[in-house]
Amino acid sequence: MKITFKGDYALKAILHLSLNYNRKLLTGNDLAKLIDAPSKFLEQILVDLKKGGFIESRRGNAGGYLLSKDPSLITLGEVLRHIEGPTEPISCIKDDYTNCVHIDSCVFRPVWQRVDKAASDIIDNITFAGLAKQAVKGGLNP
Amino acid sequence: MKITFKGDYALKAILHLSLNYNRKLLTGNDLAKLIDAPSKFLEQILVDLKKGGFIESRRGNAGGYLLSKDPSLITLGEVLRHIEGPTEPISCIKDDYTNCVHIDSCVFRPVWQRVDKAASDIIDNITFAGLAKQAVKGGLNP
DNA sequence: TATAATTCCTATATATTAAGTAGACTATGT
DNA sequence: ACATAGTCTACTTAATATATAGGAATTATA
Repeated sequence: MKITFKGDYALKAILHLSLNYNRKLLTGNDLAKLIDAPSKFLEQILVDLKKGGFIESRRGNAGGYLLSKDPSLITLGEVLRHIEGPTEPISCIKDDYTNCVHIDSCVFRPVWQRVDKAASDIIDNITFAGLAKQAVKGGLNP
Repeated sequence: MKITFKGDYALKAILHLSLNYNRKLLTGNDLAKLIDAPSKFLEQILVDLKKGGFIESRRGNAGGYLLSKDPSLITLGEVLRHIEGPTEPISCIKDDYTNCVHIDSCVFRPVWQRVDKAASDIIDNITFAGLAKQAVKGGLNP
């Protein structure tokens, strides 16, 4: 698993929208400042998050972004996979992979599968409700 | 953690050299055929593995490569880190990272640290002696 | 209804990395 | 000497990451 700036920004954006769930909208600029990201870059990521069904937007004056569902229903893994693609360390661990002749006897494949499962077990069991709670406890205001 | 072709080739090369430890040398071409890699690309990787102290070489006629230590003393993690660099999912989890203002209150950082530890716990506890044994059991001849 | 504040859309730029290719040079056993 | 290796340096090509730029469409509100 590799987290790029794009993924990092996406997760932080969702976190801040979680902190403001049912409170108020945040504009692209609001979010860009909060998470210290270039606003035009973040804009593209927000479009992507919208396509993924994680957020909604209101256009025009007084517009902005909001979560489209309760933070307790969004996991870190879901968001990360939507933005970054598959989290597996190498693509040969997929069931339908056919590009390797030695796949049946490969001793590495089971290792990568273990690594992938270990990571998934972590990120798929963390919700943004939990993260937001932690963030508040850590002193981050909505 | 992300494994590129380079890393994949490197691990497979070390595995085959493990299978032939104390038996015979393998040439670059031998290895390239065994692991289905472009030989000139593999060549560069072998130089890198040599610099890392994992393998030795004999030049000239009847030359080739061999492991420089017992396969039980080489872990998957060591080789992977030498070839691919750090395995952490994002660089901010390092102790000396200073590029992020919010690092102290960041709720994601501990997550990435958990993910990194989970992966390390796996790859740092697998030796090439173990892998070679498995490979033989799986039908792969030295 | 004009205006300012927003999101939405498309195109372009730049740097880095991945994954090789090519060719000449050096060493060595027979 | 010669065939068989490894060594070294440079170049190439494609993809990805990380943005920038500019304008079009939408909307609340004065």
